[in-house]
Amino acid sequence: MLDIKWVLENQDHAKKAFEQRGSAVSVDELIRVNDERKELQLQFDELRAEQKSKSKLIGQYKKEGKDAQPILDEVNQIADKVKELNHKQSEAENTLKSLLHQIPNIPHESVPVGSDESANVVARSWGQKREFAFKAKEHWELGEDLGLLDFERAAKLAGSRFAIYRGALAKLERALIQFMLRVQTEENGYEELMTPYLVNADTLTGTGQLPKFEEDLFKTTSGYYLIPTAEVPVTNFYRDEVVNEKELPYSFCAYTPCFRSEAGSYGKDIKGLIRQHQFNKVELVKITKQEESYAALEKLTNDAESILQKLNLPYRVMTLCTGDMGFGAAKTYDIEVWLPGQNQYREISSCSNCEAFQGRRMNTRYKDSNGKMQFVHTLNGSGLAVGRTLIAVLENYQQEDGSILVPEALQHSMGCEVIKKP
RNA sequence: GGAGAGGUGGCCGAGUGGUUGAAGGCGCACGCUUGGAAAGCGUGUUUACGUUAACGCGUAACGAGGGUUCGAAUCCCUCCUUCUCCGCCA
Repeated sequence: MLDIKWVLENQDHAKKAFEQRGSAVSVDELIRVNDERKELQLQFDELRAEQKSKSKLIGQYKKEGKDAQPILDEVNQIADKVKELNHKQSEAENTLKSLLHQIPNIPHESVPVGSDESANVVARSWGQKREFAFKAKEHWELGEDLGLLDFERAAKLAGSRFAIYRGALAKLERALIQFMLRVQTEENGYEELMTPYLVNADTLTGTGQLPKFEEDLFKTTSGYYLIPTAEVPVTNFYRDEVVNEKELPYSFCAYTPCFRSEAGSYGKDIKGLIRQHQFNKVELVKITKQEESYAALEKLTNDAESILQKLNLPYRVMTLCTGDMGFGAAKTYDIEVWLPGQNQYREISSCSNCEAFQGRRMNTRYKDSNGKMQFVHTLNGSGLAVGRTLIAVLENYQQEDGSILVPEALQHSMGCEVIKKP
C-alpha cells in the first residue's frame, strides 16, 4: 500500500510509476476520493463537536435541576445527522483504502524500465556450466527412469500438478531442506520459525496477496487459506505491532510447504516438478529500518546464492524490470539456476525489497531516533525453492547411466555418494 | 463440543451512562537535589486523521463489528481471543 500523502506530493512520479506497473487505479481518482474523504471528515468533526458540547450541557442542566428539554430536542436532530455523516465518512475511508490496496508498489530508481522479462538485466553469473559427453536428460525423465518420481499415482491421489517422491529422492528433498536451514541459521544469521500453513484473510492482505489475487490461493471451507509461501506468515509476525528500533533488523527463515492454485497457468510447465500445486520452500525474511533495506536486499540475495554455491550449481542473478516485478516489490533480484536438461536458466529464488508497502498494510512500525513513527521495510526471498533445487541437482549431477551423483555438501546426510535405481 | 471467568495506555491496575484520553502505581525522559550515585521532589510520557506558519486546536480509538441513548470504557447483540473445569483427540 502506498502512502496517500506521498502520492499527493509526488504526482508526476506516481503517474509515471502507475503506468509502468500497469495500475488499474489512476492518480486523479485517488486525489478525487481523498478530497471527498477530507471534506466528509471535516463535516463530521464539526457536527460531532457541537453534539458533544451540547450533550454535556444536558448533563449539567439536569444536575442543576434546569430544564434540559429545549437542548435535548436540538441535539436529537444533530444526532441523526452525525450518524449519517459518520457512515458516509467511514465509507469514504474504506473506498480510499480499497483503492490503495489495489495499486502495485513504486519501483526503486535503480530498477530497469521495461514491460516484460525481456527487459530484465543480468546482474552477475556464477559457476561453470558442465560439459556433457552425452545428451543431458530432463529431471522428470531421470526421476521416472530411476523409479523414484511418480506423477501418475500422485494424479490418482490428488490430481495434476502433484508428485510423489520415493526412497532416495524423498530423502534428497528432506536433506536439502535440512541443509538450507542449517546454512541460513548457522552461517547467515537467520532465526528459524515454524508457522501455521493455514492463515486468515487479514494476514494475506498484509503481504498483498489479498484482495487482488484470491484466485491464486486455495481457500478452505472454514475460511482459512493455505499459504502460497512462508513469506505470508513470517512477514506478518509483527503485524499491528510497534517494534523496538534497537531490535531491527529481524532476520527469519522458515521451511514450509507452499500451495498455489496456478489458475491461469494452463499448459505452462505441465511436465515435471517445475510448477506444482504443492511444493517445499525455505524462505528468508528481513524486517528492517527504512534506510537499511537496500543493503539488506543485497545481503539476503547473497544468502540465497550461498546455497547454490555450496551445491556447486551454476546460476545467474537477474535484476527484474518494472513490468516483471511482483505486486508488492520495489526491487527484485531473481536467481536463476542452470538446468542442462532443459538447456536454460530457471528461476529458483526471487528476492525482493518491498520497502514500506507491506509494513503499511500490516501496520508494523518502529519509532526512529527522532521519535517519529516509521513503517518497517520488509524483504523476502527464497533460500531456496526446494523442489527446483532438487531438479537442479538431478540435471546437473546426472551421469550417463542415469544415476545421480550426490553433491558433496549433501553426502553426509544422504549417507551415500550416488543415487541409483533401487 | 459443553460450563464458567476475563480482554482498559510500554507494563500492572481503577473505573457510579454525563469536562475520563482515561485515577493510582511501575517503567521511561528531562529538570532540581548530591562530591558522585541511590532515594526524594517537580514536569512530562499513545496513535491516526483533519486544521495551523507555529504554539496549539478539533475528531476518532478502552479486543473487533453492530445496536440502545441527547451522551457509552460503562447497557444490549454478534464475532475474535485468553484462562479454568469437563468431554474428545494426534
